[in-house]
Amino acid sequence: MITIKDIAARLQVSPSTVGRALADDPRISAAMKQKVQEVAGEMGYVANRAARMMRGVSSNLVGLVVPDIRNSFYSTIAHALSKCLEQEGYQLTLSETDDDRMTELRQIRELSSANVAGIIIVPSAKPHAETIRLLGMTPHIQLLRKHAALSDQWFGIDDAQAIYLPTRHLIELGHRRIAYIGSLAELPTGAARLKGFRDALASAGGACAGIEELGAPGSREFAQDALRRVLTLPEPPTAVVTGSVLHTFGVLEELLDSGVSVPKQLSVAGFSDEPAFRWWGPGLTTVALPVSELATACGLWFVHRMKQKVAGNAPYSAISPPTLVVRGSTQPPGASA
Amino acid sequence: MITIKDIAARLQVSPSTVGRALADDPRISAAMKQKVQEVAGEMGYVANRAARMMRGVSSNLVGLVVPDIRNSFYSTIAHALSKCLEQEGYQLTLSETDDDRMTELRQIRELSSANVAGIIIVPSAKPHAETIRLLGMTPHIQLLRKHAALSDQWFGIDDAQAIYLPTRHLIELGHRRIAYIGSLAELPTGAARLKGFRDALASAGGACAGIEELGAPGSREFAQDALRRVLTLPEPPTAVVTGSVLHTFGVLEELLDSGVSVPKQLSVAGFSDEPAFRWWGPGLTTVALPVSELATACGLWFVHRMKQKVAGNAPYSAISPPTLVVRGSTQPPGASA
DNA sequence: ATGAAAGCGCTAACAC
DNA sequence: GTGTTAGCGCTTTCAT
Repeated sequence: MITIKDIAARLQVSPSTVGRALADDPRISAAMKQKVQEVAGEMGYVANRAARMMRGVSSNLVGLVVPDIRNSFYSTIAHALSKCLEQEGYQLTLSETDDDRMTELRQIRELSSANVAGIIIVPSAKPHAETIRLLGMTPHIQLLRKHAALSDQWFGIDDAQAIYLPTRHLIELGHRRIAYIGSLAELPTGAARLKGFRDALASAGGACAGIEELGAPGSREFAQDALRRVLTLPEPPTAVVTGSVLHTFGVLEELLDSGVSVPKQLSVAGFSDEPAFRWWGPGLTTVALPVSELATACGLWFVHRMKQKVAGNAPYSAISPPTLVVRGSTQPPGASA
Repeated sequence: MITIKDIAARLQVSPSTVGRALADDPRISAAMKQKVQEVAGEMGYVANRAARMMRGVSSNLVGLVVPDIRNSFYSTIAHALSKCLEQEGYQLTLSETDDDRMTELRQIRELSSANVAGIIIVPSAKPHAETIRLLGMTPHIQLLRKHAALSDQWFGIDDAQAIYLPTRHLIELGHRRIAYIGSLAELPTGAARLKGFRDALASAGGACAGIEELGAPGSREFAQDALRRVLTLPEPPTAVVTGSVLHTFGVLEELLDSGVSVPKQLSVAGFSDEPAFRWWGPGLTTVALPVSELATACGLWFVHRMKQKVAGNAPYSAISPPTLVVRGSTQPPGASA
């Protein structure tokens, strides 16, 4: 392995001169820098990160902490961030939490000890106190979910709107009994989505009844069960809105299995716009979320923040708006479609 | 930050004793180890990786190098590996190549200089010579694709079989003109899949004509165009087999857009089993690939290999078998289904 | 404008 | 069984 010393020996100068030249120190003559650059390139010098880190410089590692990378939401984010950060010489590391606070803590511990440059995290519902403490010592940005005790830097979507839009759409179509199958309110996103649902109902001035089924956002089974429950109610809803990607998958599966006719018997609105949603039955009406753009914005901001020497702790929030994509799965109640 | 010295000072012993106790060195008394463990835990000691790495120990980073994490194939792999490696204290880093050899080279350079413990890679078609050289210096395992110049350790699926099965299935249904829309033969997987297609045709003893359309495995557009071309042939095929996940997506989209009736006008068999394939039209006949199992096996092997002090370079290949999942999209030609 | 030297936290060879 | 010491490659005073 070529070290700074080797270059120094070759150029008959001291290691510190080479170090400074490489660091573009203003005290070094342009001529010297030139020569050092040349020889370094020629000899194939690669800086030893470990040694740098020992001197307090943080690594080029950026930790991405998400519930489950198989969720297209998060793989989209990973892709966009990876692209963004790679250009600036950062390396993305992947940690999955399963939405479990203890797993989350372990991962954060791991990242702290690896001296990561920063962490981009989709926090769990109730991060452990130690998690909060550790994150407090590391530059971090929250994605999608926003926990009050963590960084004031956050990139998310307008979750309330993401549910308000489809619910409102159904109300306008004339539905008066609407079910919402979505995430627990203990998650900040869950709470906002639920609020979106309730606000939309309220906008109908009490004319419209809501049925709420809340469960873990990662559980497809919960959504299947919930739909079954809701459909066997004495007065079943005429429409259902889902509040997470996996809940949408669960509901779609269950509808196929149970042979409910959509939109004739039931209108359905989904969450997030997977390519396959176009195919489902008559096409699934859904809210499209600018996840990729959001992640890119987050990545750019992260890089920007890292570049300024001073601690860039200024609060910053970016809220991306969802858009409604209307397809065949929503119709006026009892329409003969 | 708590260091080994702090613990030593507190216990009135030398730093090396503490270091050895922490490393479970046989020369240290059990009593001492006990005390050190205790105090370390109490003081919240976290080993400084940078310092360790400076002493030549490789990092706990494992590089995962894939074309695109948004592909469910690769996110499934990332998930399984992450689970496996995390338990052993490894941290997974994510690098995307876009199937571009220069990007791949950059990523591998990055990983080498980060002193990763190992690399798990889905290599591009023709890795750069430098990529091969660098990988030669790092423990690595090939996943899915196998390049001859790289490690002899490889975990993949039986690609030939993955296309043979659906093609044979179509032949048995009575199809005599079958199109294959799949990956370029320059990729090892592409070549194997194409072979599977041809072998299946050959098994029909010349009774069956094949139409081949080969393109980049990551290009949905290619598949859409290819399907369009194939369907406007003077003698269009009565069935189509796809040879990559994204090609399948492309074909399915195009079929919806063009209003071709499946399986009446055309039978279709897909690649890999995405949840949404169940929903597509009459349900998509497809080959299920044990990707998650494969990745887990790879992860276990990696850990095993890292554990033995000696260079574990013994060649090892594991080939996982695909299985055919028959749904409504394949029927005898001209069936009134 | 450049050099010398100390030291980051840890490990390992060498004492005792 | 435990202590001493040197040194990994780099940055960073402090000299010159």
